[in-house]
Amino acid sequence: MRIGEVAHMTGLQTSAIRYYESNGIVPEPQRTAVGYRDYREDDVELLQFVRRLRSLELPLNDVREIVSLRSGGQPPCARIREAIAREAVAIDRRIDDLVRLRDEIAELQAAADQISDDWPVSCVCHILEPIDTNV
Amino acid sequence: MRIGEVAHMTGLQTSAIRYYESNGIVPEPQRTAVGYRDYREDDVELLQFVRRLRSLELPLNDVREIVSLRSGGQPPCARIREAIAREAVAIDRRIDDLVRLRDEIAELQAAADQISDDWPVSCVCHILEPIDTNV
DNA sequence: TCTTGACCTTGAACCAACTTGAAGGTATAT
DNA sequence: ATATACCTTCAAGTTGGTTCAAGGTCAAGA
Repeated sequence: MRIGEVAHMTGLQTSAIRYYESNGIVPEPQRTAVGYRDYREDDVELLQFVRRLRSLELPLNDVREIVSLRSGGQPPCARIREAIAREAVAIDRRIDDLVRLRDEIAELQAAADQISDDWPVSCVCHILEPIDTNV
Repeated sequence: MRIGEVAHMTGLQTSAIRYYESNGIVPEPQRTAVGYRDYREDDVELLQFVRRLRSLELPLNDVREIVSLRSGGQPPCARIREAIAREAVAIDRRIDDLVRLRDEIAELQAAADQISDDWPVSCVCHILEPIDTNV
């Protein structure tokens, strides 16, 4: 299977796949006679796994570690559980932040809708300055 | 007021403040006799404004434009309204994504809690592979 | 057979938005 | 006098890739 098809199957871009390879996240695949990368099922699964880990926003360093534990036959359950727990907390916090931001933006929109363009000079301030951000 | 205090007041890092200055986001402040940056109220307010715009995740290019409109006395209401509307949509989408991710992670945690460390070899897969991510 | 277009290769350069480091100057308290 | 906590500049590093240049390969159609 060539890299384009793998990209299609995994939802990764070809450049990202090559990047992962060059950074030791995934091993080098086999090559065809003319030098094209030639992926097998396993490789695709590993790349899907990587994509899943990245979708948890784990940094690539952590992904590399987890992947190498995995291919070493060592189940990184503890490590993954840990990462998952950390990630859950971080995501909760980010959701809170975003919801708060969303509310602020709704207020901004309401305020902006009431302000016509011939409002006194520094309407930027009037719209954006009352909001205190804690993101 | 020196840069450290401004950093403290705005929640920005000193390096970020200097970065904004060197990239023309904010004007150069005055200097003390020995060359320390010397900020006044106005400068601090502008930096807080920038921080607020950045907290909306507006790219610095947009921030620069808006700031320059503002200091030019032109109220960038339309532009800000536009940015705000775009931002609202983007944030809604991100919140959805994160909530979905959060649910997946909760499932992962539940699954992981049931799996002891002496589970068969590739428990990574058992924990993470059933999940299909669409982030 | 030739050529067109879609794929593949590499290495290097580029991106945002900063942070970090090196090498030094300044302020202040003990 | 010295420790330490600031400040300065400029350059380089970071993260997670993407984009570009300059090619090689392959299948289909005229």
